[in-house]
Amino acid sequence: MPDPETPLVRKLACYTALDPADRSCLAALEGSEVRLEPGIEVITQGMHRRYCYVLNEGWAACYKLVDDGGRQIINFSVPGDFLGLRSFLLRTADHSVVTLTEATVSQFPQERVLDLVRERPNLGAAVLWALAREEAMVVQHLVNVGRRSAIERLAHLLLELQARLAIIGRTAPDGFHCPITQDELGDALGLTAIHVNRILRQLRESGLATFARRRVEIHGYPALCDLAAFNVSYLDHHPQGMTEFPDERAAD
Amino acid sequence: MPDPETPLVRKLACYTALDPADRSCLAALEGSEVRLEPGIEVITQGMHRRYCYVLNEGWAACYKLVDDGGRQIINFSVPGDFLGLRSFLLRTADHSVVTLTEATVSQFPQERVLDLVRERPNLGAAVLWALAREEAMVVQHLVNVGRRSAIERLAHLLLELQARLAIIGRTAPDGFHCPITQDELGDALGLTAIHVNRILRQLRESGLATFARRRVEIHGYPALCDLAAFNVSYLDHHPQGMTEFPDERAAD
DNA sequence: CGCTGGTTTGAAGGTCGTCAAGAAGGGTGG
DNA sequence: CCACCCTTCTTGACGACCTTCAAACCAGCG
Repeated sequence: MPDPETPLVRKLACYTALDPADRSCLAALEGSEVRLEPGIEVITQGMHRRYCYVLNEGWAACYKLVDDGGRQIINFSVPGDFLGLRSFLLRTADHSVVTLTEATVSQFPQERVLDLVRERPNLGAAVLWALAREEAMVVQHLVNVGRRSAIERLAHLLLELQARLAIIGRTAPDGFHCPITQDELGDALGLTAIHVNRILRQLRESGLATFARRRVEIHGYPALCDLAAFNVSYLDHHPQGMTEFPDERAAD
Repeated sequence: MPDPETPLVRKLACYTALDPADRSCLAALEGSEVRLEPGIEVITQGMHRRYCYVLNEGWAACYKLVDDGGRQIINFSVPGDFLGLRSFLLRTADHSVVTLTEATVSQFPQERVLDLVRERPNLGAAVLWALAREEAMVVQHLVNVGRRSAIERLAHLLLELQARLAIIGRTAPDGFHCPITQDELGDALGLTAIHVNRILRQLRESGLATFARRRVEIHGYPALCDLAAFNVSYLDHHPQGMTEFPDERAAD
């Protein structure tokens, strides 16, 4: 087939092969797209809700506000990511989600997730895998914020975004588009924007990576991985790499 | 009925009413208990695995090691908690789990989770709810570590443990048993044990709470909640509070 | 009674936050 | 095309929170 694959399909294909019925089932989920401006709150902390979303295009941020006016960004969402899936079984959303750029999203009733597990076990498992992977990212962020220096956190985030964008085909050999402000970076890394700026300069001056004009460029990939102690395995890409599942994609 | 309820049953009852068939189904999961010494690694980061566990008795910690020898504790596990559920769909465990005390656990194949969703939707949803709730805790920990001061983090953790133990009936009016060392507290809060000690003294001297001899005592509950900006809603207890589910526990 | 792991305390230093102010970039309207 | 605005970025000085290092102290346990 050519490449009418959506980012979501490309991502889930990292977990398991999707048959045509699975694909049309996903196409139904992603069916009715809505276009959103930047800064639109898709999900609001504390509200009850009935829908989950797929982010088809654009960037979003999942965050929690803290009483003193600050916020902690839990994760950035890129095309192919679900919005609101993480807590679809809680009665009220424990977080908010806001678009960072113009974006298109598809809405679906959250019960569909459990239906999927019942009716199309393979696809349902793939969706829950996406959920588990997202949670693994949150855990990794907690480790970074709790136990690593500012430069390590920042380098790690850039490498994570690189890896996530790569599987949906949104990276170039020399870097990728990244419409995140330093303020947002700070809120994600548990730092102030000012300190993020200082650390970005350090990265630039050490020749490892640059982040300017909404574009990240990674110059010394191995050295950056080393600095960040980055190990992709938590993202659970590449099923073919697992010796435990030798035949998983044999029919590819 | 009297009180042969396991901690897991008590916890899940916070989400939905469980019928006798659900209960016997859970009893089957919790069937074959194993007794473990403190310091036993139940799950090891990076390993492939086929089983999840229920912690029936005792305490455990879920953590990730960092290269420099330190570790970040993701969450503490108390009776009624699942171990390894969080990443059961990932090919390798993204974290380790270790017992902090003598403990009893039950083992079950991780596929059982998806079976449950298919065969007993109500119970399956309850298990996934427990998963979502656990993830909400991780998110909250990230917020605390990223955006709150040491004393706020510590107070928040004590209040979270209090709330979690309360629903399984493991609290006394004046406090609760808590076999966590200051070292472990530090690893959970992104602090050093030394600083944890200083903050514990602050809490003690302000008359809000004490933590000594493996026992937490909360003296000024409202003031402590205020200090920690603690809001239980992320734990999603008390279904009866939701207007959206008015009849959920009517038959109680 | 001495060992071991955990706790407590002090002093000094580093990372990062706060405050303040200026420069650059992107969009809008004249 | 330029002036203007607003957001974002950039840089410096100073201080606070937390870490590191070092050393007692305590409690449980053999």
